[in-house]
Amino acid sequence: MMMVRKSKGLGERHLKILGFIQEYQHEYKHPPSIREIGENCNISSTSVVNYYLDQLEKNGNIERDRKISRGLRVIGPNATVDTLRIPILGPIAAGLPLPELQPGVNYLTENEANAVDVARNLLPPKDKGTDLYALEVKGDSMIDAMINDGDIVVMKRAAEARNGEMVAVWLPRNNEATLKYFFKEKDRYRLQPANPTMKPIYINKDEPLEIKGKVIMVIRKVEMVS
Amino acid sequence: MMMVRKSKGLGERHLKILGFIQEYQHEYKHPPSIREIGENCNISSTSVVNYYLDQLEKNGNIERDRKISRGLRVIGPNATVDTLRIPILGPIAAGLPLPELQPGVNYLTENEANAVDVARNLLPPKDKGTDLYALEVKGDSMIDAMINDGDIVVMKRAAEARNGEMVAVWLPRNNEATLKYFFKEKDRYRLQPANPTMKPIYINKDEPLEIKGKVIMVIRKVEMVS
DNA sequence: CTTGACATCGAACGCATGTTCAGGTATCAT
DNA sequence: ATGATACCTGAACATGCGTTCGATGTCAAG
Repeated sequence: MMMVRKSKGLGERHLKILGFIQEYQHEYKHPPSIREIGENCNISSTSVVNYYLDQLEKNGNIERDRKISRGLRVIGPNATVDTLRIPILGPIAAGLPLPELQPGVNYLTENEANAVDVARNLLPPKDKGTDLYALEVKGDSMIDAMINDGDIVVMKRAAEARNGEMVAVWLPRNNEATLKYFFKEKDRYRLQPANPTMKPIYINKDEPLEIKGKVIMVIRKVEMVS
Repeated sequence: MMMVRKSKGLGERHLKILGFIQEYQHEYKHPPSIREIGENCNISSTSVVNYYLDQLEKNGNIERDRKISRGLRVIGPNATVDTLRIPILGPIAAGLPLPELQPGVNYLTENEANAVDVARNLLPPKDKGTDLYALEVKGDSMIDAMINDGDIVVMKRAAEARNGEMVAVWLPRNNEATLKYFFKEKDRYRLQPANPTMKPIYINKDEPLEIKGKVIMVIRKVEMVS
């Protein structure tokens, strides 16, 4: 009996194979072999698997590296994407000192709890992915930067900044940490809140001002009641 | 001559191998074979590669599936992570109708420009990853939800919500879209802005109220001046 | 009924690839 | 000197795994 071809020219066997490849990749972190696909999709012959794999390739659902063991990958919503695991160094709050990236320390050799995985294509294209770290916002003190309690801010270590960049700074004058847009003016620095209704802070150039890093991303996980 | 062991018991050759595996995975989307590692790290014998791979495994830098071709993966900051490609359906602004996920439409068959890749471990653990879509915020109208112009909000399609969840709603009364925390009270709905200094909106239960989805994440890319 | 496209099977072929082993060469402490 | 340890070599071996091919079965069109 002929198989029924569903949407996009894919039959149920195509879909089963496609699904299995994804599951397998999820579980073993590497693609399955032709024989493994066959066993799990009730296909007794490797040539039949190859047959379907060819079709899936023509159809644009997978890519294959011929002659290479397990050289296949699915294309689409669940495709493998380069990610960066960025360590969460600690909390950021108005009164607390800012955690910093210590050179020479190997963050995250094992643990994945204190980190965020971010797709590389979400970062600025020219960014190399180095000197990145993240902070977890505690309290409402960053609310003028449109950043809430619990938000994760992704930072890039930097001691200087250009006009218009959002920076994390330590203000010895007030003894507090803050996130502001940075502008260098004639004889002073202007620290502008993200919220346009709020007024900037001015720091004279002879006053101390410690730039700890640039904010490159903010991630907010909104709770879902379960 | 003895190799110099650097930090964590890793010599330069270990690091070279580790780096090569990452690069290779980056480029070909599957792990390299032992022989490929050897060729690219100037190691003439497969047994030596195996020798180093064993050490890297003992050291916790990689994992191996013995007997399986290309069955190795690095553990650490650049490890492969499950991601979800979420389509960006369109803009969200006060005056515009809310874009919605149309059932049966295959989003993202090819393009990756109109999507965000999000690590699965950033989503709520119980979420299956279905019915997700994203909207790009236009304008300052969501500022009371602590959401800025240009932010990406990740949504889950839903027609109902539980108390305390942030929802995207269309308010026929005002003819506008908005993002608010949702609370059902005796005879009315309370739509609470995220910003605690702002007042809620009350909607009587007999008034129309269209819940389009729940907000599960907000992503803000902060511009970097280059 | 014949033909041909499609789906399937089983087996054989051969290169790709992980594994193992018997030995080498340094460097260093005893 | 003498091991001990770490590093390296080359080759052989066994099997994992993609590829290919002839044969069979099914169904729709001619």
